[in-house]
Amino acid sequence: MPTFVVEIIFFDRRLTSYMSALKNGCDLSLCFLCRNSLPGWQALAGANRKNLRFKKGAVIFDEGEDIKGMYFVYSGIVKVQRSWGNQKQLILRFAKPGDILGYRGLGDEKKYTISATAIEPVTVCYVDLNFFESMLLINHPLTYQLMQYYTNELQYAEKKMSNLVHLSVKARVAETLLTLNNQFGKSKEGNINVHLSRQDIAAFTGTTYETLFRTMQEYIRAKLIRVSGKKIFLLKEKRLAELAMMH
Amino acid sequence: MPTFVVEIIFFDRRLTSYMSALKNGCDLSLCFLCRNSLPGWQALAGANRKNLRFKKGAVIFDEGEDIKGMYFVYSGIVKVQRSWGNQKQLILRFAKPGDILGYRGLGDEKKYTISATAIEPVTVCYVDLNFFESMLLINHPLTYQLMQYYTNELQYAEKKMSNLVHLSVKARVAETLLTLNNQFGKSKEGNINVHLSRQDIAAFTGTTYETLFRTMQEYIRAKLIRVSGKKIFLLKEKRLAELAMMH
DNA sequence: GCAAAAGTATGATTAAAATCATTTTTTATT
DNA sequence: AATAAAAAATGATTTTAATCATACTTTTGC
Repeated sequence: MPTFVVEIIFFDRRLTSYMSALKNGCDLSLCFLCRNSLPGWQALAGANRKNLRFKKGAVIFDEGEDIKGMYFVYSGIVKVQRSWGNQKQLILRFAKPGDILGYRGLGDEKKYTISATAIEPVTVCYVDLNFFESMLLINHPLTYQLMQYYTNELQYAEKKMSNLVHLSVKARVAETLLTLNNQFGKSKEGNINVHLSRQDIAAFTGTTYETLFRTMQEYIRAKLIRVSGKKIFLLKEKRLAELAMMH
Repeated sequence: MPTFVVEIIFFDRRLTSYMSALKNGCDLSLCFLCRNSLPGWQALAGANRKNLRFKKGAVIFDEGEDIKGMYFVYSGIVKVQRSWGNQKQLILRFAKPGDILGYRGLGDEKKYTISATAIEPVTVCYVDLNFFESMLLINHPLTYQLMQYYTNELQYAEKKMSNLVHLSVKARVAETLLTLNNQFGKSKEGNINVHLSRQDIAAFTGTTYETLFRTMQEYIRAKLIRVSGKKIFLLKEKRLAELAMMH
């Protein structure tokens, strides 16, 4: 019953126990590329993809590097960020199984303007850029889906941008916590199902470590959240949602 | 020699003298939709598009409204913004001839999350969303181009986001001036070829009117720019570029 | 042509968040 | 297990930019 398995993966894409069983990587039904390839092209995609593994902390690609291919996440979590100087980072988004890394712009410069780093062990489908371009020209549903995918990313980016300008750090931290909860869900224990450093949470919020820390302390004191190491429990989501809408 | 005309338009899409001659609107070679339609589909696109005119200040669509169609700018300039409260705005980008307004997200909610306002008289090609969806499914080069277009927008948005977090207002104002110069070019007189209120420049920079004003005064005093009404002259672009890179 | 509304200009004050400095704890690495 | 390196935790200080207040000027609608 392979169809059944696929359904489960779609329902909870972070089914890591299942993932680890996939010793040979993507089964052609999970990553964006394979998922959106017509049966005829799927074999072609399968033949031209490479399965790559990255351990926690490994840089998948870095700002300034030449763009050579596309990465399709099928297990683990990746942070996508832009740096400034060499200390300050802004995490633009997190990529989970099913997400895409490393689109190229139209500019002449085929260099990454962002970097991608595994924040837990990650496996990806990788395809060469030339192959991918060819795929896009012949595999129309793929192009259509990709267009839709970017549309969504764009809306997400616009919202985030507006938040950065209009909301206080306090509101943004509340927003961050709810977003993480939304994106990663809760573990059995009830904490947000991802382990991030405070540094990374700060970088995702667009603030400094110190300010993030203080704001979180404030929320802990107010019993809106509970924290134990890297486990974060949201105790009053409703109240956090209110705070996320105030200046 | 219609091909020749098309070439000229591609070279300088704001050839407004040519535009005003187009009494009946888009000639099927300018707006994104028509430009990227194969000859066979172009007639179809032509038959299903409406030409709409908006005067200066007119709202093309507003946040919260139902998404009903797509807009393709072929003359004039549009500001695309997100509001907060009902006073604060962030201008995400400006749309010029050839640009697209109003993509929809995948969510169930088919509502605009941004608004578009003409900042000078604007004409657009408008097509119904259903028609556009059909177009995307049959007209593959259009889908491909659209995907590329969004890719670029995304890169632009990511850069802007990073700037908002990492750069001071002073740097961002310098950046804004260079961006405007880049996007709109210089008039014969030498000023940036667009008339924006200080309010809008502030909203594009992601700051308040007062702070923008003071920063511009500082640049005027330092003889980096010269201002006469809404005409802005960049006197030392190199220095501005340096400032745009400093914290 | 006049009134109302936008937009421009500028000083004074406040508040928010970054920066700096230092200690403690946890996590990797050899 | 030892040691180095990150990450976490906080207090104190400084800086930046938002907010508030008010006057003046230019557009624009009736």
